[in-house]
Amino acid sequence: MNKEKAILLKINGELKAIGTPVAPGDAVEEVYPHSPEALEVYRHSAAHLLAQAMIELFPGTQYGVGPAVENGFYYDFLTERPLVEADLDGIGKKMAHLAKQNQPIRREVWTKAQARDYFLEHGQQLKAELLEEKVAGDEVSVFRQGGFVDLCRGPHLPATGLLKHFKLLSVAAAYWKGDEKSHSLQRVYGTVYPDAEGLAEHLRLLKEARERDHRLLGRQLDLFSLQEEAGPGLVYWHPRGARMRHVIETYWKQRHYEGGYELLYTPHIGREWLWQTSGHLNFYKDSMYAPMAIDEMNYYLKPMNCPFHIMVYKSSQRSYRDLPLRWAELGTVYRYERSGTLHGLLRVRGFTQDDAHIICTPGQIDGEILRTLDFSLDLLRAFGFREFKIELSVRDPQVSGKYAGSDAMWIEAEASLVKALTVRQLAYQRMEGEAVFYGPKIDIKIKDALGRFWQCTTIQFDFNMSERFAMKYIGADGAAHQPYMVHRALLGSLERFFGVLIEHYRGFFPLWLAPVQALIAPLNDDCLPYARQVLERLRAAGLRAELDSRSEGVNRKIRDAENQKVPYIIVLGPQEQQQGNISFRIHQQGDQGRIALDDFVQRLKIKIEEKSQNYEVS
RNA sequence: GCCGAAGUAGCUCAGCUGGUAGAGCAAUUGAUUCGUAAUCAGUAGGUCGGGGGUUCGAAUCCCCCCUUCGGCUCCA
Repeated sequence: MNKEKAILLKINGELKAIGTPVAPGDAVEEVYPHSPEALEVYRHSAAHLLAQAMIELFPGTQYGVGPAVENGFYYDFLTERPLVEADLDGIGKKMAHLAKQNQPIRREVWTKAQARDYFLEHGQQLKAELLEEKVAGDEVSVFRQGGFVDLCRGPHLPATGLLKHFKLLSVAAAYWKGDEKSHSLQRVYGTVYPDAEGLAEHLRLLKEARERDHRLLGRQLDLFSLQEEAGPGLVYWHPRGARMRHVIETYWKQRHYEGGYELLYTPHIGREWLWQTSGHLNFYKDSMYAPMAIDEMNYYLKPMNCPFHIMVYKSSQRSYRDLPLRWAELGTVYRYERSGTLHGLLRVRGFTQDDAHIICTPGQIDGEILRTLDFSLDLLRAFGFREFKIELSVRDPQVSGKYAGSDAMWIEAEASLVKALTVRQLAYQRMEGEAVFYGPKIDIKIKDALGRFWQCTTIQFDFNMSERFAMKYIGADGAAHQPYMVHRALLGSLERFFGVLIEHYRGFFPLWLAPVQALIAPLNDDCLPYARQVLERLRAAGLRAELDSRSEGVNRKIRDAENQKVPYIIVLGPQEQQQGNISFRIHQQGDQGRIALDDFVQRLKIKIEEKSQNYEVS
């Protein structure tokens, strides 16, 4: 027996408001507050409540659109003055006040003319505009609560009184209909849940996300910095971050050699000819930096590595017997990103792609895409990521001029990508208009410990470059043929991936990645010589160890090492020195007792080899 | 780039309506030599993001620029 009262109906599989007329023979189901479908309706109704509060508090405000989104809702307003965070409190209170009145939320059906008159009379030009654009027929549904009427498909909760557990979170600007040239609106974000627990849990996640922020942890753990005087969006890898990058790169190279790739190193700048030929100056110029003149020729800093890899290909004649060629490079590229889009390590102006280009025959393409897909998922799993979201980005058929190549090419390329996803039975979302200028792509997003998704892998199909550069191989028939090419980056960029790793692990990196794996804390200065011996032996064994030789108490050394999130702390005193062993402590777990140093090293090496996700030493 | 907010010591932050800067941590010096999350004391450290203006006087008021943050847009 469900004690909750139904808040919605599901009629023939469609969500409807309570009170919707039911025809005989309809399949009707009641929907309760805690069903997953209800949450979206809560969000949408909360958005309406927000708009209602706004026009009461700020008469003259126009309300634009207010949908439910992934973690809550927002509503866009055209206000007389910009909103500030401090306004949220008052708006929230007004919402609570309106909710308390428990106004019924009623669906009404109006004619389009009636709606147009209503919105224009009430000074709601934005709504009137939406009405003309979105509503095709002559009938339109609106929802009314108290004196507030909104153009809306619905459904909604039966009454505002159900909206008890919400919180307004932030205010920011957004363009009307996403158009930079249009009005700038004030967007208010909030979240809502049917119960207090859901809201509290969501707020806890937000707090945790703030604590995991890689920008904060990057400073605390001294991993990297960005320095405004030296240029925004440019990353400085500090020794500890650089150690981690070295581990990542070394592993990445090893996997690539094992996986049938060869590595390349190519220049950072190239002549105008190169970028003209590749099409970058036609399609990608906005993201490229101004040219530099060298001996009266224009050179551009590279925003992508592909033209260089193609030049290597073209340096000699290729046979079909050479293909496929898989060439990888940790290639550092520079792209102009608009200042407002920069964000820590996740969006920068100079970054290193773990790039590769696979050049193959048309007959090999399906196999190569499949192989790349498998390789990528396997590599990401090694870093501790288990869940993925896959997107297939294709061109927008409505837009021309943004894409290079013929229709036939685009259709064939998409079919190839779909085939690989289908063979592996991977669910994906088709994203129209998201393709790169030279071809469609598969993007893989990884899910982190907080359930957030981050774009890393991109596998991009490309016929265009090979045509533009007149790439050829000699086929079995003795004639020249044009090869196909796949661009791919698996981790994406080392900078972004590093940022994601920091947030995913909250700085508690698995042993194989940890910048400092063990910290030695001698009890007093008399133990220093022994501590130095232990340090040398750990380093000789290939472990990343450090010695805290300050004249501080052991408590202090442990505290500092704990704050630095060092997995193992080795405490050395007269007893260890005498017995020739060590005592160690596992991060956040405390003393584990004494152990022979060789034994400790052996066990750690096993954990490193396994890429273990915990610090337990068995 | 756009809208809003912000920028004070290495870090986190205080400094009311204008009267030329202050704390904690970090650093450093000295003392201390300690058994599993902060030993004590002293010292030093800032053209208050940059430039211009108003004023007898600007961290504080005004203008421009830079950067950061929240979004929009864009993206690895």
